Amino acid sequence: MQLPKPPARRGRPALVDPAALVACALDLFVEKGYAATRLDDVARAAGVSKGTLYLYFDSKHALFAAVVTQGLVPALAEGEALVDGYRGRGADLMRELLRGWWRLIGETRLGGLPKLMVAEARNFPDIAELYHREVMARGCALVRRAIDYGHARGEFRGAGDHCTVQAVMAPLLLRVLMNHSFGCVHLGTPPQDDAHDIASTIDFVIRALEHD
Amino acid sequence: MQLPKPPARRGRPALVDPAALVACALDLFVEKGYAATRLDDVARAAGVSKGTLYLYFDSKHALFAAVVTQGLVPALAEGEALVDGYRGRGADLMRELLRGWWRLIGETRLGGLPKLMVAEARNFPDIAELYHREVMARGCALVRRAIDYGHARGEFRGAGDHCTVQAVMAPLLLRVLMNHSFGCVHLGTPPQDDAHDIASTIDFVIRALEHD
Amino acid sequence: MQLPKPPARRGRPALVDPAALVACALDLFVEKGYAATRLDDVARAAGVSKGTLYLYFDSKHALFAAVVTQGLVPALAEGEALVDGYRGRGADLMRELLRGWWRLIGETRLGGLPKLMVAEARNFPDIAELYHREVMARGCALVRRAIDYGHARGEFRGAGDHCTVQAVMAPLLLRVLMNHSFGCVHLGTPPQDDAHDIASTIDFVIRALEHD
Amino acid sequence: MQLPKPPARRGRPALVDPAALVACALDLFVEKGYAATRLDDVARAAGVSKGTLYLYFDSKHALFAAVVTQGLVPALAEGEALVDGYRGRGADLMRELLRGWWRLIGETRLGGLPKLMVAEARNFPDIAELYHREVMARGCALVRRAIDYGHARGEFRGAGDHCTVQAVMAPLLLRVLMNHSFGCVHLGTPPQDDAHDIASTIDFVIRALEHD
DNA sequence: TATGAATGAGGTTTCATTCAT
DNA sequence: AATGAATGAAACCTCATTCAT
Repeated sequence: MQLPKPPARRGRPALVDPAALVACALDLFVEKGYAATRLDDVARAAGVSKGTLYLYFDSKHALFAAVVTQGLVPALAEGEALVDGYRGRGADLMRELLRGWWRLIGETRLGGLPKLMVAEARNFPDIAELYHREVMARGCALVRRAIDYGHARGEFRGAGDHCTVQAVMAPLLLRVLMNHSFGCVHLGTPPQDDAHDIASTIDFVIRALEHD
Repeated sequence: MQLPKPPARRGRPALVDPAALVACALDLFVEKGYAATRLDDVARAAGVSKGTLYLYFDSKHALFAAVVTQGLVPALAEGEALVDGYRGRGADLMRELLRGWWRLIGETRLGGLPKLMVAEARNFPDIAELYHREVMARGCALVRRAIDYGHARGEFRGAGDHCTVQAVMAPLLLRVLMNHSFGCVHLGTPPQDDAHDIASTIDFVIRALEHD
Repeated sequence: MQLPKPPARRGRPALVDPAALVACALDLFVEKGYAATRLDDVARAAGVSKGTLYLYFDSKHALFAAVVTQGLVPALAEGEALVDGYRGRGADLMRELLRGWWRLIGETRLGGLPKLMVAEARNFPDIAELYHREVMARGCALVRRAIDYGHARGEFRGAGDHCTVQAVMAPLLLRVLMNHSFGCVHLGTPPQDDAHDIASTIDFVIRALEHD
Repeated sequence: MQLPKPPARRGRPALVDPAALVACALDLFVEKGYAATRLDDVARAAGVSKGTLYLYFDSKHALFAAVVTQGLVPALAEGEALVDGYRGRGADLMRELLRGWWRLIGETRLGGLPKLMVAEARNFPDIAELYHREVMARGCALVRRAIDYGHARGEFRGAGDHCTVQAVMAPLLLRVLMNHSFGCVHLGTPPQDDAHDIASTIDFVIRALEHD
């Protein structure tokens, strides 16, 4: 799926960058949810008029679809490249993989997408199906390959089944979900040290994978 | 916070159970999100008229608050009672605790609340603060006590810090989030066996806690 | 037109006084206007339940009609009796008449009725017609008789035509209209001395009637 | 307070005249009162959609405020100019002033405003305060100056005190109040000849002001 | 290309009215 | 006789979408 190109440009180049529209929409959809986000807000955040959005996207729904389809695929491709060529220890591969996920997704604006999809999947089955197929399934396969790699080398105690994959990803995913929901609320707790916590969490799951 | 209970009745006795209104609202808020849920839908689902909702709740926001404040406290109390009186092995306590969580929350309609709060926390900081304080904080404290219990008996390798607590709860929480979002979408995967998966997941996290 | 009697009382006397309901309704209609007055408010002010109002009045409209038809007729009758038997000076009769109007209407809750009718006449032509016929026409006739009386005695310069009647009543009527609208708003002016102003105003119009 | 005027326009030029919206709203508010006027009615009367009203006014209350703040100030300014430059007889000044009031306010749609304010002052204290300050106080001051002018020339018997001002304005004000309330009801009386009655009424009050 | 005025369906909320007790 | 729970039509207001410029 591609970003829409402005409907035929003769002469002057387009003044508006569709990717910037999508980025603004992502931020607002993540912050408020789909229904509570007004296209007015998206337009104002992007510095364009409301009508301009309709030059690039047929409807609010289409804008939402664009938000979901953009963004995560490059990160996945990078992860797949990492696993493809890996030759070292399984624990190191897993650590690289999870760190990379956090760096490319967890701590960027893309980290809002999981929250957005959790919130809206039931309202947009078509988009949910797309996200599941293109993002979640590929991400799970990637983690499974890393587990299998470590298992094949005798480092990890079992091959990658569905539950293990979930248990490996769950702490990081939950962390990013929280960061984009409760994390923005003042909760009376000291602000969390993401960098340290992520490292600890990765250690925890790798230890759980390894032989005793 | 209490369910509104009309104190004296001299006219027609009340035919409507406010708890049923809350239950219907919970289901619809979880399914569609707050903004996309119309009070018409809640009323129809509960078999009452739209105006009747306003006899029991001042506004849609108040209904939301009631949905969040009802429900999880009893389950938490049960968990706290379990840990209070426990005398056996730490692994067994942890297994009981997580199984109980799944039985009382994960597989009931209450399991929708975490999804609802992830989706709406930023739009309703007051309710998020309440949920965090009364539900999340108490739940985390409970898990931490169970970890500390096992650690004190020499079964678990470390005491309960924040990351460990999260890593223990994350797989189950993520599972229930998925069940209430993607789980309802046809995903081209075979339907998951909750009972088996939950058992496997619990085994995984307990193994991660135990000494080698 | 009569106050409705509670639908047949066998044994126990009615506990509710319909005239009290009408009085409460009058106050609220005058204060807020017909549309902005809720029957809930009327019921609460009268210390009865909303349903009880419907035992005595068929509808909000009927309650309004009762409010308008009650009250002014006795005051008019008193004024008519005054003029009927009068034997003294015309100026004194006029002074008595206007003072009596102020005492019985202007400074009692009945003084709200003119404001209410000015506000609602166009929305309730039937009630307006009633008010016009039973109250305004009779009141004007009364003032005209007093003017004619003074004219016949050679005190007043002309007989009572429509414009003169209006000019005589207008200052007092306007005063009571203001008392029930702006008079209740804090206007940055010192509170007015009704007693003194009314006397001055009456003097002014009597002087205007008299020969030079 | 100004009519909202969009400053720059790059898209479709505005087709709607906000002053026309205010005029329609005035007519309907006067006819039915604030609460009984639906914004639907205002929109239909102005030939626009309901949503369009909200492009120009934030709320029904804001529309009401615009109705009150527009309109009477120009007429007042004209009256003030008249008194400022007057050199002739006091009776003639007063006659000009009252005739002008009737021509500019009494017999135009602006004549509805006094009725509207009488009806709604208690429901909208902020707007009532504004009307009192900007319209009533200035109008009273104007009449007082005219009385004082005649008094200084030895024509009128007294200087302008509050009661005299009220007595002068009351007949005309009451007339316009009646025209906008009962005047529209079929009252079984022959239609009144405004022009003749106004002249008679003005003569009456001027005679009352003059020395014997 | 980009704008922003205009629309109207649909949401939350209110309240006159009914009726079983 | 009196109550107050329940109703549903209708009000205010929002916002995705359209379109003339």
